Amino acid sequence: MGSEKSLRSQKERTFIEEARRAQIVTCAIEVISEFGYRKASLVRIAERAGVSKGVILYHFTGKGEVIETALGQIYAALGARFEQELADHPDVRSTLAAYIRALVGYMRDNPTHVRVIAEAATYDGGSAEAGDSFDPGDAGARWRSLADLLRAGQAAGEFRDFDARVLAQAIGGAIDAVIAGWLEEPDTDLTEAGEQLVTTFDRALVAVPPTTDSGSTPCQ
Amino acid sequence: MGSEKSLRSQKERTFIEEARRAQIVTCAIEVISEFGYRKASLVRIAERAGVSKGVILYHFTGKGEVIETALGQIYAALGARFEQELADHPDVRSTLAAYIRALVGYMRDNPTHVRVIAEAATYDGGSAEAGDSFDPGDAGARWRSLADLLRAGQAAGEFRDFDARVLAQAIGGAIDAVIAGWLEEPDTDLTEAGEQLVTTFDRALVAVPPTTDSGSTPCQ
Amino acid sequence: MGSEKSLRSQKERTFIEEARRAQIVTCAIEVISEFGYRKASLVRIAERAGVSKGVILYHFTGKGEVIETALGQIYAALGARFEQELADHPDVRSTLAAYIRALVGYMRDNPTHVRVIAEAATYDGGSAEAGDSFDPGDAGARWRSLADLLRAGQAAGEFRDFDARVLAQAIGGAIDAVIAGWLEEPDTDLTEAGEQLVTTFDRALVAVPPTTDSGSTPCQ
Amino acid sequence: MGSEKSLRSQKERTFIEEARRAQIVTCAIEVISEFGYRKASLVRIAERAGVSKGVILYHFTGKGEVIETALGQIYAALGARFEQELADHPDVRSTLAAYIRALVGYMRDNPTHVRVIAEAATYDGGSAEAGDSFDPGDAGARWRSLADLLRAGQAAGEFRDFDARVLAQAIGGAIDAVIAGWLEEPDTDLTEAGEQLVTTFDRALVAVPPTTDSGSTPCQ
DNA sequence: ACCTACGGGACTCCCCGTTACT
DNA sequence: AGTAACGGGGAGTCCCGTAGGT
Repeated sequence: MGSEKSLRSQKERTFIEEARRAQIVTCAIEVISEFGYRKASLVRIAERAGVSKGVILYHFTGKGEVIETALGQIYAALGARFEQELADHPDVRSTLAAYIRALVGYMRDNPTHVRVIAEAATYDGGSAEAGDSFDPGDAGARWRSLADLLRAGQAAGEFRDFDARVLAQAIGGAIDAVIAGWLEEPDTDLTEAGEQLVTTFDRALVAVPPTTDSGSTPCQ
Repeated sequence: MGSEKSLRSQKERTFIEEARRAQIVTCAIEVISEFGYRKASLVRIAERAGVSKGVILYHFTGKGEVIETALGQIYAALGARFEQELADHPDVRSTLAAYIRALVGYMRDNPTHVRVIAEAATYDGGSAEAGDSFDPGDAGARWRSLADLLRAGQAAGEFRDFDARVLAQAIGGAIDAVIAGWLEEPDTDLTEAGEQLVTTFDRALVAVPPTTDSGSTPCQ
Repeated sequence: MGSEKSLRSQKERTFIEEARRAQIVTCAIEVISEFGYRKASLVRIAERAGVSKGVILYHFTGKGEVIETALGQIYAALGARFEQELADHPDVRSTLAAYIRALVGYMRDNPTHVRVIAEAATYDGGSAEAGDSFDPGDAGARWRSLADLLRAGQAAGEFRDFDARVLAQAIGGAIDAVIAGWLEEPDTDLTEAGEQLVTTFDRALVAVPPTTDSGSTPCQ
Repeated sequence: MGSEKSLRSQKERTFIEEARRAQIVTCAIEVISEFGYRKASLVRIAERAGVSKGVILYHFTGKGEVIETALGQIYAALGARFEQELADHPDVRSTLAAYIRALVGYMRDNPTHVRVIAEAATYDGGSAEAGDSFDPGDAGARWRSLADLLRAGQAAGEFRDFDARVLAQAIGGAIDAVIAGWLEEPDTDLTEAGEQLVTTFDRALVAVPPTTDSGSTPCQ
């Protein structure tokens, strides 16, 4: 009864609506980046956007959708960057290097996204029955594609034998930690730190220890 | 009047007071572990302890001190374990392996502490003017001792040249991520995953690529 | 400029405007009937009408006018039915029976109007300063015509002596309650229940107890 | 998990808590009586009670419990009055008269309770999933005891044949309407109006039409 | 004539920290 | 030492009415 109208979601959004949604999501990311999820209230986001609190709830069904949209946008942008930078690599080894460089580079270019991603895992939403909660997405999915890449490297004989799932988690966590460290001391050279990671995991994963040309970082 | 109390001196706590503090802190850790920081309210912690909420605020100045104390206790226990397990190793290489094993082992033995540590980084407290906020401690301090260890290994010629700070962050982050993954899928073998990390970082850091006895995991 | 509009004159409404008003009022009645006054928001009414919320506020000054108009329409329809069914009765006694039958019949034929009327008495509007409030009309007016009828019966010697105002309220309340009971259990026979009311109040009001043909329900 | 503590409800309330609950409930009744359910917000009730809004939510789980408790208290008081005044009547006929007199008398003595009862039926609560809702109780239960009384009268041969359920609704509705009319014009004599109802329904229900001594109101 | 977009207000609920009492 | 009671503030949600643009 009356539910035939509630299906109007995802249908052709107005131009200005899309703009407002983008603006609100951007402001939400900024606020979360500055204050963290805990203090990222609707009023603060609205203040940042220079609009009323009601505007947010006009364009979104609730706080949950705002955050979900923000996360989705970030992941989409990140995925696009991956798709762009991970193509056309001769071997898995250099693809892994590109993966690390892409992730580090994205965070360097979008520092406000870092904290949002970092806290997304721990954020629990307000309560299950209230509307604050949001679905943080399948956290495991984040490293799944990386694990697939690692397994491909193993199949190709480039990588030694290891548990791809564990190594994917480890590589991801290592990158995250380095980025987090950079956030706390922004004067450090994140790009150089990324190269350290590239070298580290190249050494850690390649099948045969490089004999003659040892230590050669995989060129891009 | 009573100015000796206003100094908030840590000395001279009653025996029973110390017991209460320990009990409350333990319950706080449990509650945070189960519900996360967001839903870890004072009433919930008090309920878990079987006491009234006022008891907590009698023994602690506020919620912040409870969490700070909890974190301090966890880090103290972790440090004690390190001190115990990192002693008497012939070389830095095996000390690093012991470090990883100790950290993984601690989390395996104290799974309730994991989430507390994980969320401690992101937690921002409730509000600046209220007393909910707490100092999450110098997050950098966590990896400083590890960085020192790595530098010692470099000085001894065991490890290759790299940025010890970055690698310390990376190793720490990798361990955290693997532990977090284990929390989400508790059926996986955390100990085996720890060994994967040991092998990985041993390969990644040792100065000369192992020639004859390659791949030998450093014995404990 | 445009002062002839500011008089809010009821005259000269466009044809299409009148159609829109009727449609909106009908939808408002439906929504109130389904969800009650509390949840009968403008958006819900607009959704039901398949239009935007702004349309309602374009044709009406506010929510209050919508509900007032709805009530007015219902009372008008009810009055028309009375006028039709109460005419040409030989005595007041049968007119009262017709009154009860008309009221019961109207509600049976327009069940959506029932709840609107029922809640209209209690509904207080949203807030005094906002425009949600509406004048539920002179509630006393509802039974005034019935009281007049009763007094006419007394003057004609058909009815015994009683307080016509009180009895009018009682009869009206009794009918309302029976209808409300039917709403909760729609399987019951409302027409039969109406006959029960006719018999009851005929017995209760007639001047002399019918001697020969006692108990005869007044024929229509 | 942790639910073993939540069973602490209904357990030995403090004296002062019981007093506060009573005070809050009384104020809630007053506010509802004055402003209606719609405008009976927690802040208004708290203001009336001279306390903070948090106090209400300390003693009650939510607005729903406040209103439920208020209704329960009113019905309990009403039931007590019935129990007191309906005892020791020789026949059902006089018991019915006492019923009407008791209900009318209660409302005369507790005019603030009238609107609360009246609106309780229509009040829908805020929403089913939000916490505003409350259980208005079995509305049908209100007239069930009266229907039983009527049936007893039929079984005893005192009352004529009719549908007891319908008549119970009618009598209840008639009383309500008369009381509501009195609320709008408080100068009228409610007690006298009650007597009119007594006479009316006595005439309407008694089995044999009074022949010689017609019109004799059933003595108390 | 119609609609999108928006502002502001109200309401319920939750939580922290203080106070008075025991 | 401990608790009950209370105050204040904040968050998320909903809704009404208006302004500006078709």
